[in-house]
Amino acid sequence: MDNGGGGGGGRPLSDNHSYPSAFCFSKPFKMDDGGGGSVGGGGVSSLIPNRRINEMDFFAQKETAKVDVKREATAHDGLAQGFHINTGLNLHLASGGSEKSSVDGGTSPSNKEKLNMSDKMVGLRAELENMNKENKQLRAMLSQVNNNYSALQMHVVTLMQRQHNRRAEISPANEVNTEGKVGERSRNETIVPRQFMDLGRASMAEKDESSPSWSGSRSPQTNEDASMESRRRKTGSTSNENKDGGREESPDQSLQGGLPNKVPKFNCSQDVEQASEAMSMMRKARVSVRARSEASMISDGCQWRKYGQKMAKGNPCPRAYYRCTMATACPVRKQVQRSAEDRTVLITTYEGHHNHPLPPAAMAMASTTSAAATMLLSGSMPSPDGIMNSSFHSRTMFPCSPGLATISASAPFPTITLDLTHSPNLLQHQRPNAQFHVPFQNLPQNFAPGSHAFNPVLHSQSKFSALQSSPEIQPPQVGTEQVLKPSSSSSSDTVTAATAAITADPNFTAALVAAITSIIGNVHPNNSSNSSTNTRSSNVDNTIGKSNFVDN
DNA sequence: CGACTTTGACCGGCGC
DNA sequence: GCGCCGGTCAAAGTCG
Repeated sequence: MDNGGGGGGGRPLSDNHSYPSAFCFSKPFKMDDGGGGSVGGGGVSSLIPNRRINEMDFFAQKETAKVDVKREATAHDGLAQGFHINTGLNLHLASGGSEKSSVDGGTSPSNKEKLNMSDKMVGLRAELENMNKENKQLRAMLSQVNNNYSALQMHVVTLMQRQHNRRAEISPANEVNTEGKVGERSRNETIVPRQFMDLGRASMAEKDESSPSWSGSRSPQTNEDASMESRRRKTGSTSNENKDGGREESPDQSLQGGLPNKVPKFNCSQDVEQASEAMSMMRKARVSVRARSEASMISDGCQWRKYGQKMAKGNPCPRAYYRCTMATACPVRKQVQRSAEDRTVLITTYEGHHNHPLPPAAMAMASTTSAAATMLLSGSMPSPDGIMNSSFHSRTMFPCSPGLATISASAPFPTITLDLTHSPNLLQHQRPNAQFHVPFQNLPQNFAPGSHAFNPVLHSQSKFSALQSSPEIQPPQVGTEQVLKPSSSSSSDTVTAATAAITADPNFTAALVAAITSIIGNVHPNNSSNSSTNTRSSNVDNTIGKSNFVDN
């Protein structure tokens, strides 16, 4: 196949839009290892509240310092002495000298006033100095917290990997897996932590990606990939598809020409295979957005090209297939289909990660989908009791949104669904600062639960067994599902904590809310054609969509 | 004329 | 093995 050839072109842009690695893991680390650092070793997410506390402390110090200044200044005849006590810096010397000279030379009756003035100045300087100190301290603390965070992240990842390896050694055959994908799953587990560790790279690799997964021998899970590859091989497509396949080439090259540079940590072929599996899974992760819209497609800031349309079984509305055209090799695709039950609901399913810079409008959605996908896949982490392994026909609820946020499972691809149809207010609110109104009601600390404007229901066809479940959730679209119960073992607690951390991570929620906001703005009929990047396609799609909507 | 959509055909996976 | 189904391709058509 010619894929091996050139097109592969580097993907220099890669996932610039990917969320920072710090994006996950914040909370559990803080909770578990809070000790580190004066700020409590919290993750990034915990910085703000902690910092506030510290700021208050500092201000308290500052206040006392100010009082001292005044007291000193008024208590002593000589001004200079007051200076010494409070600032302890050279700054006061120059100004103090001038003041002193003026005072000394001044024989005016308003001597007292001048004294007071100088006292005030002294106080202000002292305050300024304290603020500077405070600033430095805060910076130091911030860097320390960051360091602690990174260290903890690494530590947890290492532990996870170790734990999994141990389990794999002890009872590889005991792993519960109704899908008969034991090996595959375990491989995934091994990899997932890396995604936690470096989402940016993970997602980039995914693009690049899906890399090794496209190579020769793979687990059954990569069947789709194989089929796609074979299809492309057959068609011998050269342009887009090939570049699209470009992401496939690099992997092949990587494998054939030695270990890929991007996976230096994997020393043996098995590791490479594991990586490929993880990447494959990552690529397959889908994020579905349900929103009410009369338009045929929500404007998410990206440019899409329709490459197919099919009548899906069980739904009178056709399903349209779109490919991102903002970059030639962008692997991102999406499916748009109206809900069979409620045709005002538009279901948009995203797959893959953009490999190019995105406009802000698109960034929100891309970040959200990528984050959701990452979070989704992160749920496939190892669990000692094996509950997580049975995954694919399970559905659980997001702990962050009781009664609304759910995770469901079924289907060949892990899919997370953001259901915006349950929050009618969404369509009416377009608040730029929405990220401060956290959609989830149950988020422990970092969120203000006051706003109920956003209640995205997260369905997930995934391995999120560690999350809490709830029977009150409406059944997902696909298949029949059962509610999973959270695993109770200590190790799974770790997993649960990690997963909860992700869902509770303000970065994720912020991205989510940003995307939702974006969606809202675009979903609204009046805004359906607002996207500058979606010029022609949206118009056409609107027409098509309306006709579809009417016809169907 | 280029970009994009439409649409029938094709392919592989999967269940029976 | 066969047929269904989801997903993709690519030639033809459409539009600005």
